Amino acid sequence: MKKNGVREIARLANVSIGTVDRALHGRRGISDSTRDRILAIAENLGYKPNLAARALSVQERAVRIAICIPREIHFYFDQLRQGMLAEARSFEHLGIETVYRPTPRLGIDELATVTELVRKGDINALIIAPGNPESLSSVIDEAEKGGIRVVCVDTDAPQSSRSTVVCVDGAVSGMLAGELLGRFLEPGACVAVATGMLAAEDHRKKVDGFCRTFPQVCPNGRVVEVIEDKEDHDIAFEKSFGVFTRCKDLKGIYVSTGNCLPVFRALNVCGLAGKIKVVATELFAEMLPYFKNGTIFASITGRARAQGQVAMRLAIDYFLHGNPLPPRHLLVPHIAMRSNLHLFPEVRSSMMGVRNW
Amino acid sequence: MKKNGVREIARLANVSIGTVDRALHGRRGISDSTRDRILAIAENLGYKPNLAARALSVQERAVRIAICIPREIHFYFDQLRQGMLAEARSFEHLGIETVYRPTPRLGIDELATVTELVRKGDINALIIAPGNPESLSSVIDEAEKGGIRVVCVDTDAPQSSRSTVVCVDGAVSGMLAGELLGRFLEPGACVAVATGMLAAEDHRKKVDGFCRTFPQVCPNGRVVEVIEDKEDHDIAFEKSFGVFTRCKDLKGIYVSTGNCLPVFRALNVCGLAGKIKVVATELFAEMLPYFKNGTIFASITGRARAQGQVAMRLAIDYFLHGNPLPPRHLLVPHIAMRSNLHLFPEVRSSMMGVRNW
DNA sequence: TTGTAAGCGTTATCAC
DNA sequence: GTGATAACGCTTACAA
Repeated sequence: MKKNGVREIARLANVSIGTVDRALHGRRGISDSTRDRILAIAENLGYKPNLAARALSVQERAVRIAICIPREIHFYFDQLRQGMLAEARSFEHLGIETVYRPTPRLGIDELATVTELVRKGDINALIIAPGNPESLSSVIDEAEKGGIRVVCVDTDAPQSSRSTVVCVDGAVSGMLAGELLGRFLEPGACVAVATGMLAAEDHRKKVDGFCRTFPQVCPNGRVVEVIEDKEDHDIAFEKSFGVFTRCKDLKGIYVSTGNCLPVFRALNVCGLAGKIKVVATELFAEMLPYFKNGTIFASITGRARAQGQVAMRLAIDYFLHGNPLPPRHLLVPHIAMRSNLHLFPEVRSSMMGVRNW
Repeated sequence: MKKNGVREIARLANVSIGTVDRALHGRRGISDSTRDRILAIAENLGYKPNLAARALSVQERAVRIAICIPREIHFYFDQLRQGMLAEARSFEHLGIETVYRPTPRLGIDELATVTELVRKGDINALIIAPGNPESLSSVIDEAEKGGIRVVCVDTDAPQSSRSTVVCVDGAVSGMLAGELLGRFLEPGACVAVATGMLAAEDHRKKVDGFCRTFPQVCPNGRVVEVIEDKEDHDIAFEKSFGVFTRCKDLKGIYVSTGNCLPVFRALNVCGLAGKIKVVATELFAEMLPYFKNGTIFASITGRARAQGQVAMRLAIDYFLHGNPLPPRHLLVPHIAMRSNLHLFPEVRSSMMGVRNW
């Protein structure tokens, strides 16, 4: 392999490498004629700069990307973190560094943690899953003003000036659930929705999307109850148990909260497993039995790992290649059903060796 | 930012950088004591080698990855290529080079093209969408024996010794279609399947997956016809028209071929649009009207772009980080329905400005 | 306008 | 065993 670098170009053009550099980078202080001549030679030679040498020479400062998401054992954020760190690792050769500053739980201590990260001023980007978007707005604005690109993940902070957000649109999840359940059920069917807390934007959007879509798909279909469990196991069980006993003609339910197990238990207790068709959200090992026994027909997942990966990648491509950050990046939610369950890493390990899938 | 490289370590250890190098790389010709001392200092200093400098020094040859897929305007391979090239571009800093050697059409000239690429011997990896897997087996084996990692994409070449394959399992697509249609229809429903050519493994797997799953999900459900259109528009129309007129109690159809439009036209002609429930495969702009008018209930897509991206990434991570190649990487197929249609790049541009989605 | 030379941090090749 | 010193290909002062 012959070497063709600035030196070779210089030799062929009978100039010095300094002149070649000026020509190649369109710097001033060079006559048009020599520049054109040099560029022609470079082109002709198929010159491609050695980027390792360039990196070494210009000594570009490492890009530091901070991650601030809940530490919660909750599998969701674990996946999110894994996606980010795995992606970052592939680019550490190029000077991508991560700073992992988890909060103890969603929303807890996040303002303090973020503020500290931003004020310290040694990071280039901040990826955050905001638990309380409103309370973070001002510090996010401060960060952006200070040149720190803020990437929201999972949840948006729409009032802030964050650079971008990577998420699954809750409305789409809800609409998909509505469309599926609407197709699964006969016209005129009554359904219910179980949610966490309607105060949370994502939960509200899911419920809204569902309630809007279901009647469109299922003629005369009606959403007769919205159960709000406040993320509490007991409330979830009691309220759903109440609905199942009260509402005798209930045909389906959209369980739009991760706190779904109590609802399924209530179904089992009422002997309605498989009778009332369930579309759920997210996916974790404990849900497997309910897929198996036919309680859950489908579940719409938020693709935490993919979200983390994309968020990190957007930040990296922004700094490394100057790719602009899109206002938002919406992922296509995945629909988990019995047929494709084995493809989801969230549950694959739990399915090992289990027959009859 | 303080500089801590081999030089700094050498200074602190009162040795030369040569000795530091010997210690760091476990080379021979150094006493245990000094090595340990140096390693301790390095550790303490949090020494991280500058990989740009290393690359420059060892002058590692660029990794060349060849891409051999059909050039076909067919949107699918376009997406596949885009995914690969976009991914490769992000790593060109690290010496990833691509060689794009398209074939005129699926299967056409591919043996010659691949053979030439392999014999030329200047590539490290080959990503290929095999049209005739069997005929390629020997040249793939030759490539692998010669140290070229072969990555199949979209379709496997199972008899060969290819390193890995990235694809959507046709069986899963078919099973998902069966599960969906089985849930959409009432017990005892009769359905049909339209496919391209059963000789193609992917098509066969889709049909098999569907036929196996549908009756499991839909009690007493039956697959009454399998239409094989040989990828021909007219055959597709005539055969499906025949089935629709002949089989009066047909309730659903799984159109498992990209050549789906003739089938939809036949449905329209028979006035059965929306009456016979359709699950399709893949997604392109011309299918939009059939989603809109309620002909297509869902379509299961092969995620060409994601496949290309993952295939390229696996190859890159193999060379750059020594990550082992998994025997295969199965992607979760996407299910396109009205609610999430706007998230698919394949059709988004065609939906611009169109109301009522 | 052009040329020269000194780095960037690592690896490799000598000589001691 | 160890220590100098020369690449690697590019950028960038500074000199001409």
